[in-house]
Amino acid sequence: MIFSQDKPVTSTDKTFILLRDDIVEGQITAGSKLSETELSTKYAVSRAVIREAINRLEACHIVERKANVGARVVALTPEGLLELYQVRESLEGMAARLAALNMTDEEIADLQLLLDGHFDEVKGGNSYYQEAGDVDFHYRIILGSKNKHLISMLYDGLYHLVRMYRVQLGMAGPRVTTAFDEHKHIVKAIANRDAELAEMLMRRHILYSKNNIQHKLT
Amino acid sequence: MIFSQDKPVTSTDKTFILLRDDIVEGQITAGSKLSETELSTKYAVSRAVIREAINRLEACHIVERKANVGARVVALTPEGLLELYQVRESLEGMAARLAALNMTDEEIADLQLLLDGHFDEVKGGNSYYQEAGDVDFHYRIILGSKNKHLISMLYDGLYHLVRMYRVQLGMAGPRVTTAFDEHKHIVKAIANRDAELAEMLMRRHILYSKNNIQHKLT
DNA sequence: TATTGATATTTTGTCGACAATAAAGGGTGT
DNA sequence: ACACCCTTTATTGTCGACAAAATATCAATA
Repeated sequence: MIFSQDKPVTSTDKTFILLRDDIVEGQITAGSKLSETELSTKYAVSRAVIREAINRLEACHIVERKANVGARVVALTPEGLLELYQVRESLEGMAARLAALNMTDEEIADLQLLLDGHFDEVKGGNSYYQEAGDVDFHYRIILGSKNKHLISMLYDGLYHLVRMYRVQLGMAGPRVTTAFDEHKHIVKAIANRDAELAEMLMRRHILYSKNNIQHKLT
Repeated sequence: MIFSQDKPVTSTDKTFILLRDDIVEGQITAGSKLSETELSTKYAVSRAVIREAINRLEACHIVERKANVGARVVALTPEGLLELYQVRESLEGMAARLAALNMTDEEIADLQLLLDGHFDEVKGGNSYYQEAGDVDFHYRIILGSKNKHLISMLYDGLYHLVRMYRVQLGMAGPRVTTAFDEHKHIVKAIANRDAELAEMLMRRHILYSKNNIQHKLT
């Protein structure tokens, strides 16, 4: 849990989040160069905090840096998306497995409630809440794994990249109703404490999601 | 591929590696505080490069930092080891799966050669080369996955932590001959392009390894 | 005209100093 | 003696300036 869950306190924290969101939401275009002096005037902070923010973005795999040359926002490629979802499948599968073992009964009940709440919105066909709901669902399970590394890697690292692809390639998805069913099955497996099944279902869920996005991309 | 594979060029790179190794090898004790001023005199560089080095160590989960307070080397706990191996199982399992799909025939042949070479040393009972050989083997497969994220997470991140546990808890392991057999089976699965089996065998291999270490730890 | 080499300019890397925050210590009052 | 508050001290966070490296500019030559 390095980055995000604690509220930003220092100036670098805030700048890091601003810069990250500007990149993820496409305000700063993918593949573009990040000039330290330029950014320091834009965000009205010193170059030192910009540097530190860029370093954190590098650790998130959102920018790439070459020594004595500078940093660039990563490019969004089909291969990159594929690799990203391979790692997601692996890590979130393990997260589901561990969640089935480590979540408390109360947490599982809460998760079920969350899903029931989303059910109404799915019927209403509200796409925005559908995506937010999807993210919420995955977060719960990630946190339910109770594994620090897993949480940090997914929460602080991969998810912003995933969102970057979603936003900039215009994936408001449909596939919401089917995804909702998959969510239901995963929760059921977790409630049954069936770690093996929970992992398998989650991996399939992410695999389908990848295929869906990839299909649109080509 | 953020950190290690490119040779260190900048002063920060070198200091980062020095500092990391001092921590991993136990020169700087686990759980201890990292004073920026103190380290800057010790390594004869400015506080700025120490800060940046510490930031990178934080991204590797080797140190933890609190705003306005400072950074501490992580503590080595049984739970931490468990969590680490859970992530390893997940990621290296996926790496083996992808390696079975993406490694070239030549790379697989090389891997087999590597294993044959280790076989002699295993018979000789040289424990140092056994561990180095184990690391080599895992590296090959990780690289064979051809997945940037996977490579970076394992190579730059987790492996130094794994080594930190190994060194500081004195795990020169035996289990070498049995591990060697497991390696052979994994390579066989990869050579057969059986991704499913390769992943499963790798996961078991890491699980056994975890159990072995954990058994010693308690 | 294309290429190579030197020069100039821009950008990153490093440093020391100052500001802000948190921890430590001492004093006072109950 | 104990607790609380204020002062002091030490450590981190932020800044601007300088050094070094890479890139761009331009001139001379083949």
